[in-house]
Amino acid sequence: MPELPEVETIRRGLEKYLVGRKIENVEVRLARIFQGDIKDITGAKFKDIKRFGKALVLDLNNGYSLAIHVKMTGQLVYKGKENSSEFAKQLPSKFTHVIFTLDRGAFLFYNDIRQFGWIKVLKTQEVQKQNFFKDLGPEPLVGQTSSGQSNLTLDKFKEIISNKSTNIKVLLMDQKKIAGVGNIYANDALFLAGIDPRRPAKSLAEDEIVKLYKAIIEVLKRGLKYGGSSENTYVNALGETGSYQEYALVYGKTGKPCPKCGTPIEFVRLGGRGTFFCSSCQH
DNA sequence: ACCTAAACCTGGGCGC
DNA sequence: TGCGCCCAGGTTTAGG
Repeated sequence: MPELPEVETIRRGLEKYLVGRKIENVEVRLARIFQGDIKDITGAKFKDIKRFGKALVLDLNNGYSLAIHVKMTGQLVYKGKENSSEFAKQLPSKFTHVIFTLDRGAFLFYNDIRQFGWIKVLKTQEVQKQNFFKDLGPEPLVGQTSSGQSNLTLDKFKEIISNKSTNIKVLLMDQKKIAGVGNIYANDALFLAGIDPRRPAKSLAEDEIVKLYKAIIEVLKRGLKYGGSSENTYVNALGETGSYQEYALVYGKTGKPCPKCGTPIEFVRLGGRGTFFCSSCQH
C-alpha cells in the first residue's frame, strides 16, 4: 500500500468508517509493531484521519494520536455491519498483529505479512516532532487529498531538481525531497515524461522538468482514480483491492512491450530498487 | 555530501 | 512435492 495513492485511499476509507467511533479495547499480538501504552487510547474516539506522505495519523479526542506506517505489506481493515466483505469476514488471520475493538461490535485490524510496519501512540502535539513528519518534503496533491503539508509547486520542484547529481529516479523517491512517491509511480512518471531514470537530476532541461512535474501529478491521480495498485497485498480499509496495476505503464513489465513503441521494457537496479523503462522512449 | 549494501520479515514464483 | 534462489508499493543504518 505503500505509496501516496494507496495510503490516501486507505485514509479516505478510515475517515468514512472511524470518525466518531470509540476504541473499546486494543489487543497487541506482535509487540514489535506497536509502540506506546494502550491505556492512553482505550476509551477514546477517533476525531480526524490525516495522511503525511505515506504515513497516517489518526487523531483521537483525548489529546493522543495513532501514527501508522504500513511499509510494504501492512493492511488496515475495518470490519463491522457497514462492511461484511469476504476479506473482512476472514479476519483476524495469522497476519493480524493488532486488533482494535470498536463500539457497535466493530473492529479495526492491522495485518502485516512482512511485519515492517508500525503503530505509535503519540500525544497529538508531539506528532510534528516525529521524523516521518518533520523530515517530509512537500506533497504533490495538496488540495486533492485533504492531507499533507506544503504543496509541491513547479518552482519548488525545479529547486529540488537543480544541482543534484543523484539519479532522477532515486531523487523522486526520496521522502525528504517529495512526499509520497514510491517505486511504482516513480517508474511510471518517468516513462510518461520520456525521461531515462538513470540520468542525473541536474541534467534535466527546463521543458523536461515541467513534463516530469506534470507526469508525477498525473500518475498519482490515476493511482487514486483506480483505488491504488494491488500488485501484491494492498487492500483498502474495506479489504478491497485497487486496479492501478492493470494500467501501470512500465512498472513490473520487464521484457513486455512498451505501451508506446513495443520495444521490450528493460530492468536495471537504481538505489537498490527495481527500475523499469523503455530505452527507446526514455532519454 | 553521496552511493551501496544490508537489515528488518514472510511469502510467492520460478527453475530444476 | 521440495529445494534454492530471486523477487517484492519502504525505511533506516552502517560503511566506503
